[in-house]
Amino acid sequence: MKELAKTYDPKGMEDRIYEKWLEKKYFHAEADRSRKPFTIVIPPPNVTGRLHMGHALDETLQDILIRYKRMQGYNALWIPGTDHASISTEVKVTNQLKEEGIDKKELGREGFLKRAWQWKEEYGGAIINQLKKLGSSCDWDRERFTMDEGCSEAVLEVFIRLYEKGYIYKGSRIINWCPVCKTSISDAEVEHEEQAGHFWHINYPIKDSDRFVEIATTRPETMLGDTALAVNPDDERYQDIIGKTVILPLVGREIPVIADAYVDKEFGTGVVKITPAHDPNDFEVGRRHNLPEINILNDDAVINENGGKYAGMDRYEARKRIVEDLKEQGLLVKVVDHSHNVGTHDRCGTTVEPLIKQQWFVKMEELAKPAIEAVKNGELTFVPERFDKTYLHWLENIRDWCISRQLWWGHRIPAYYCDDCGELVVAREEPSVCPKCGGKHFTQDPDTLDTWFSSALWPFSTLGWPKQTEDLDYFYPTDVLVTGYDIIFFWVIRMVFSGYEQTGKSPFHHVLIHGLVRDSLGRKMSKSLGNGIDPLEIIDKYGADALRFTLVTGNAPGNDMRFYMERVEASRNFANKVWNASRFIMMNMEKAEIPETMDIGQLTGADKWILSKVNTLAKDVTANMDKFELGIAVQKLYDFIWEEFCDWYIEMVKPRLYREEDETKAAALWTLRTVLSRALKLLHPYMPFITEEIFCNLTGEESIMISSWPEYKEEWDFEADELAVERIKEAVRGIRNVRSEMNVPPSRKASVIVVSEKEEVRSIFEKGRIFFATLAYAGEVTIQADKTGISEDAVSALITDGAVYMPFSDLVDMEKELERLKKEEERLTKELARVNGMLGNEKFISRAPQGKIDEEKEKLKKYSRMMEQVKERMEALKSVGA
RNA sequence: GGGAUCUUAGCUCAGCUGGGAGAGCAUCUGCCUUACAAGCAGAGGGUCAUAGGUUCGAGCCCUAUAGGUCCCACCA
Repeated sequence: MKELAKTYDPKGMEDRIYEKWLEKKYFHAEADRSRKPFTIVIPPPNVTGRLHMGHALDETLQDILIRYKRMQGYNALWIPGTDHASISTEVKVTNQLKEEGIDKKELGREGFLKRAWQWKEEYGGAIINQLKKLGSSCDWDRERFTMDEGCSEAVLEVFIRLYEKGYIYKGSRIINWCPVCKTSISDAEVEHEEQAGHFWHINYPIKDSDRFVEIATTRPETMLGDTALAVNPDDERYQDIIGKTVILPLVGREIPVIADAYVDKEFGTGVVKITPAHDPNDFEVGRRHNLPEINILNDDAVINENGGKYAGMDRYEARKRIVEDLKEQGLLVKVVDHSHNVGTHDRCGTTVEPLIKQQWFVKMEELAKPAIEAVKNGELTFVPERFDKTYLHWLENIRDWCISRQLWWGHRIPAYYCDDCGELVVAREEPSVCPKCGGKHFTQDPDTLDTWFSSALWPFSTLGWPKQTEDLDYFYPTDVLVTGYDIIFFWVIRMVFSGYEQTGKSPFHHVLIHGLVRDSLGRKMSKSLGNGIDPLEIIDKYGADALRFTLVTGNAPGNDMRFYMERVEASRNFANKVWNASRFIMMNMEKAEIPETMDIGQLTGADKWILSKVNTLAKDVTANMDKFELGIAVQKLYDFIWEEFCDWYIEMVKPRLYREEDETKAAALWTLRTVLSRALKLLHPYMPFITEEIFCNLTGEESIMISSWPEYKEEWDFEADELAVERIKEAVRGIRNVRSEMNVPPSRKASVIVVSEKEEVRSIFEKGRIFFATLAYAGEVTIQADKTGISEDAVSALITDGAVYMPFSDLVDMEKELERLKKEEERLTKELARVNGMLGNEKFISRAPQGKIDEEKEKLKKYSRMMEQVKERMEALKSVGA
């Protein structure tokens, strides 16, 4: 056994321990039929990313679960890796090129990809090293990347399979277009935000008439693409104009007035301009009525040649000019303030433009069905349960998934077009002959796939799929997926339906959802606000253990949390407490021999009490962890270690350690070591480093990581001893309270007289008399059955079945003591009223469970006795003249 | 428009299947007691948002109301 350093200092220690774990290959897992697997795949952080608090929370939760299961004997595998993050990376590399004065387009696709890979090799994956700082016990030998060979093969395979099944199709449909990133994005990537805008009311002249139709729009520039006006077929106001033709102002195009139920009579003017090429609703209306689709925008949201004189203007510039021109022509009726939802790109914040483009889509209806069923029949559960609803609602209203992106960095779509006849061929590799015309030359589709297409396959692609590997067979499906509620739509749902479609199984059994880590004011941590807290800085200053502890304490699954320094400090203080208690124990162990095994009969009541407590703790913590109640489990550990173990047990045991000759010293040391070692194990998943450092020094064992999880032992259940110690604690608290209230300094030892009529109670105090000296600065301790010899003006503390008396009369203000007793009387009066109320209620007696009734009857007896005591003391004091 | 969630001590939050309100921080009072002042001991502080209901019994279950947060949704 080695000695612990004098002060707890995580710096240096954590890195040293992590190195050891890596060397020993504790994180590595191999398929092994003789053991049960427990698998987690990491939500792969973006290769471009840097560790933030959200990751720190996510990884901490996973590491806790993995370490817990590993100690329980499971073959625990945690697969790490990173995501290629198509847009983020493409933007990063493009910017890097720009700084060098290189234009992406000039460089060309191949050149760009070469640079991108270079960038990835050089800077990408920095986040992986940062994860290690947290203590993450990932199997680094299995680190994966969504664009590595295996994952790419999985992507290719899934694409082909879905295409062959008819689930992937190419079509010209309206999609969300980001004019800055110049790519399509999926519905999930559009963030709606409320913006203050205007309603422009515009008059459209009816052809061959002097009448006008008034419409209202929030995006006047889109009128350049109008191909109809629409009214509700039941709208009486507009029956006469249905079928008429109006002249599109500024453009002069003749467009029809149509009737469509989509139009809401109540909203706006009841007439809607229809722009099929630039609005999803209008697109639908347009297709229903065979309207022309006129695209007026270039890819950068500049008006194109279809915009006549406005061509070449940016969309907002065009809006301004159009409004001015309308005003000039007297067609602008009015402008009304109006706030409305605007779709923005979640990556860059740009307002998206709905555009009609040729894109690739995944047909969702059939794929969604098993994913819906999985949650409904309980094959897949969310923790907390309420996220079922979020999940189901999204899936039940799902629309086809636009998977093509106009980017270079990503998995290229395996579609080839014949250079001669344009025939489309989807194949694993470039075809040699065109099946239609026999042409020999092909051009591959330039688009890549949505990043989430590959992450959707992550739980099985990382295990070797599409090959039927031993790993896949053994570790899949994974057990639990840990992630934030913000990516349920992006990722969780897509993994689930992909899992069912490709492997016939849900990719995991449970989804543990956590919330966001916010700043101390409750704001989201963000780059623009500059309020982010760097986990690495926290680790550097307080240690990873303190950070991890902070992130799981006082938080329930799915709830956001606030992060502030006081909480980290409290966690660090706890680590310090554990450190010092251990140091104390080990210092004392040096001085004496401790037997390896201990006969229970040699233990004192206090030993059995703490043993019983740590035993129950193991049971409770295990139960909480199995239910993913990590916050509750860690709170119990904190309370046990700090209060029960340090503040009570260690204090109780000190006299036995300090005495040269004490026949129970060995028992005390054995108990200290046993309880500490069990508590460390239970704490290990939460604070891996400090527990490892102490455990190895304490036990001489190789590592706590590979030690076994404490199990509840029937034979360590000492109910009687627990009760006895609770009695002693009650008396000690009573004495301390009196001393403190009466301002009796610790230096003043006072004799203590414990009075109880009950023989078994006296026996408890007989055995525990030593505790009064150390825990309550008592002098001589007397235990007796009645009040013989106790002076009338002694101060008292009430305990169950008795009282403790201290002759402090010389120090104590009797008025004050009387006040104290009055307060006590008040409290007891209230308690008695409550208990009597319950027991006097016939319905309570007839309907409440017997156990509860007996419990209340016991309380009635206890409080009545206490009340008698209080009254007696008050009388006594009065008689002395207080 | 639909849905979720929150409202508990001065602050930040726990509170498992309904059975006498908890923690951390902050505040106040004593303590340098030989593991720890990043500590020890003690204390104060809550009509558990409001109003009903179910129940012998509600912070917890149900309904409504108020306020906050978030998600979804094609109201131009």
